[in-house]
Amino acid sequence: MTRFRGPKGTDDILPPASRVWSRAELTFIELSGVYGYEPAITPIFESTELFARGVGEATEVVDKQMYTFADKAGRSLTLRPEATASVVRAVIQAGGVQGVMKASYWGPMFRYERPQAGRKRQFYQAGVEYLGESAPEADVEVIELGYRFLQEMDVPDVEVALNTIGDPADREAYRAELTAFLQERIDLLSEDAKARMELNPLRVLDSKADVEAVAGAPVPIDHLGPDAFAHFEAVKAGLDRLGIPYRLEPRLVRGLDYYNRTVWEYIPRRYDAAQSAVGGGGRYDQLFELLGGRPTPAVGLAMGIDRIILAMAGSELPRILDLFVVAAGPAWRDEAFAWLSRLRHAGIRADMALGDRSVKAQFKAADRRGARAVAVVGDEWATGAVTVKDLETGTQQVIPIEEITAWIAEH
RNA sequence: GUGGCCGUAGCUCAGUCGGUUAGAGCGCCGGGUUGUGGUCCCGGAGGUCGCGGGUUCGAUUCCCGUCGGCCACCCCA
Repeated sequence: MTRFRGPKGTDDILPPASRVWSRAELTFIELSGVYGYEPAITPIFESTELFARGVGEATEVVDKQMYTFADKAGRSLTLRPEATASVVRAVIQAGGVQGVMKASYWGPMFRYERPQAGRKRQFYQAGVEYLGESAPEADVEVIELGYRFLQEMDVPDVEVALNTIGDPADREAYRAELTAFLQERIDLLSEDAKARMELNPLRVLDSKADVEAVAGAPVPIDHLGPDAFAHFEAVKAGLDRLGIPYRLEPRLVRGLDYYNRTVWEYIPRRYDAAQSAVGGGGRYDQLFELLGGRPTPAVGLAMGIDRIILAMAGSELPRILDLFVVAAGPAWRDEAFAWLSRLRHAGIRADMALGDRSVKAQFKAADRRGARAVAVVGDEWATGAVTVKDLETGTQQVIPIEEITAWIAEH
């Protein structure tokens, strides 16, 4: 009998480790709410064609990393590799954006890759999409939101790598120039890069195998039209005003085809792994039209939760229980359990060890379960009191039962 | 998808130049008399040595395959 294990490239997140994930989710929902975003909940699978068109046939993601399957009616469906195409599809389907829409999401994404730490076949992203707004302040706001999320998650030394890849018309002229440059040095290029030249020459720029060959290559930021140029200047000025540090990275191009103008990534300096980016985003003003909607400017970001948790400054797991109830002996168990129920009704996060266990064992359980305090139900119960102990300071006292809520608030 | 490293208790690992009862630390459970954790002391439970096949009198140890993890490339969050 072979035991079951989770599919390759998937992670199980169990208590108590899941506390960190809860924290990430709550933090993101809270923070994006502060910025005016509300959840958009879309299917976890979509028609394969949506991603092929939206994300781009020429991208690695679509080319070889999709979890594609046929349903019973023979439709080709794909587990979403990212969320933006879905959100945009859903908004178009609902009639398009009236004014602006600010949407957030959280959930699993799927990419068929060779797994590594921080690179799973099922991984989690949280993101926002600012739809219907072309002003550069939208880019600034979204960049700031991601940056603050990383700060609140205690990811140290985050650098924002920033670039602009211009508008489609800018890119067409630039692309010809880049291709000419690459043709001249074709002998120096890796096989990968040669293949890519045809499909998507921009991506040769950030190929690690070709850093020397492309050292003097022309770069998109030097080939901007006046509008894209002004937009990028405004984005930089806005980031400066908000005090968001960034580093210009002229070779940063992103792997999803829908981006234009501003693109960026968040890179924690102290987390040196190949999977270094913990989040990224960009503007995608053409995606609505590409998917059959009205022209709608938009900018968004996605944060890689798995990687953020790997990059977090190691910290102890938070204590999750306000109070742990201890029965001083078997005779007190019924009383203690009934009181536990009342505490929970009052909204106190409380628990106790069930079964017949020594006081010592119950205290140990309280500590292990992450309780901040213990209340002992015993002889003092007859006078309407319990003994409470703060497990972090070790101090202990006898208090009237009805003061328990106030006592917890103080500790 | 390419190349490489690895797979022994819940976790981190030691070990067996192929041989008879496979170890440590941490964790877990219990105890150190009367109602007290995180420190200390004592005791206990817990292992198909990832899985399958081959070589062999005999394999956890050698070989092959497979599954899984990790690293680099690639890709991206």
